[in-house]
Amino acid sequence: MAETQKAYFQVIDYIKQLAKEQKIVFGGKIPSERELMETLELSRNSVREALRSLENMGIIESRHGKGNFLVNHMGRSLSSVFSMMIFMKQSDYRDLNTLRRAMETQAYLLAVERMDEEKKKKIAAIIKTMKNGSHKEQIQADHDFHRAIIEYSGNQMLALMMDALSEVCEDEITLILENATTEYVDIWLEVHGKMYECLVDEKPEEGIEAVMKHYEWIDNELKKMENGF
Amino acid sequence: MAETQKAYFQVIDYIKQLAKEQKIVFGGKIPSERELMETLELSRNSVREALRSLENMGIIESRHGKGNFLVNHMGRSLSSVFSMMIFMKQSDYRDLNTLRRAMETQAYLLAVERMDEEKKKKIAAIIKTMKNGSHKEQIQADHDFHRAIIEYSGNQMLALMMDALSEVCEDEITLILENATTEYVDIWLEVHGKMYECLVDEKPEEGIEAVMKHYEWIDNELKKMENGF
DNA sequence: GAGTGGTCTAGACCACGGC
DNA sequence: CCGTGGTCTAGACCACTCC
Repeated sequence: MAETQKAYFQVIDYIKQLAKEQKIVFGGKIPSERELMETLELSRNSVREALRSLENMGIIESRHGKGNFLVNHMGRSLSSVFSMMIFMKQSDYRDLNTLRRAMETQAYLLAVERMDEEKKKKIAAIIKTMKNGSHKEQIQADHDFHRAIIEYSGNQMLALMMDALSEVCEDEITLILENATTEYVDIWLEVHGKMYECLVDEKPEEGIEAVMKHYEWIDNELKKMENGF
Repeated sequence: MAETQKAYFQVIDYIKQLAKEQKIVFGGKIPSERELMETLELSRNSVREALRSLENMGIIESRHGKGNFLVNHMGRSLSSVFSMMIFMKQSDYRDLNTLRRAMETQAYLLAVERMDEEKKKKIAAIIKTMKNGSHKEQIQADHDFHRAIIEYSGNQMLALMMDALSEVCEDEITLILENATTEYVDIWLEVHGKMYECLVDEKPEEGIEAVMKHYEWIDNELKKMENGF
């Protein structure tokens, strides 16, 4: 009794094994369903159920007519959990925003530690666009700015999480930015300017304050939207 | 062309619909595979692939001989992503610990805001056990203490994330605590004491410092372990 | 046209849980 | 014993991709 593992775990373990032993690299093709069926002595049914699981975990990707490929899309699988939670009314966008604040605060601290001249230049360019660009360019710059901080944190898991969270609330954020009045655009520019300054001057404490302010602003906007804007 | 959705999305949408309309509640049974097969005019194959996906997302649970049930196990699906990332060497326990620090810092801030007498009493009891209990009880108290903070944050998504992260690194943490020398136990007690005090006195800034110290300690221990303890 | 994923047919047997 | 999930058989056809 006890561990009567479901058959498809064999497939999952087999693929994980191949991946671990580097017999397949990311982007590489895994054996076809018919092959796996013979190799592992399973029906095509069971093989496909296993592949569906792996696809869901973001380990493989099925491409019609081509095959199944080893990929690294675990972020997508995180997004689907978050959007499902919102769908199931277990959480809302403000909860999600709180998580984003937590992530970005941490990322910011790490990014400050890892700053160098090249990174500073890149961020400076983004801030410039944010100040002088068209409204559309500003929104893009906002996205790039936050993405840069996450990237410079050097923590892949944090980046994965943040991307997943951002993906889920992307539409909400865009909506907020598109409808921001000029008064708020000024606040927004100021906050990002501050975040930038403290990043290059390596003054994390003050920078964190700006990050907090940034997310409080979003939180207020979300609150307004909840109340039927 | 374009959106030739895979057949099993019909099943997923159907179940999501039933859940949204509250025709099935959490813990309730969804139609059997044979029923779904007829209702949606699909083969049992496709139905099962869909159910496998839903199971992976933590939406349903299959119970042999009983049926498929609507559940809320999305945290598990998060855990599997994190452990998969570690398996695939995309991240390590220290990255994960950084995420935990980010989560707990945020949770701590929220918990301070939402403190009340009853909660204070509960935490006081945990701290007492931590100080006077056996080593095993202390480890349990540590777990309870952090869980309480997360719970009192009032953010379900944050709790879900934290639980998932903790599940993945539970063994590592337990190992660290079990092997802590008395010298370190003192530091550990002091940090938790400080976190507790600042929680009841509603002094978040100082409390956060203690949280940081707490995670830096874990980080150091993890570093030691990496270097082949 | 060959190979591959996506889906279906029309059954079947086993293992498990509840009555 | 019946209903249910877990698995299998031994095929089949379609749609897609690549050559």
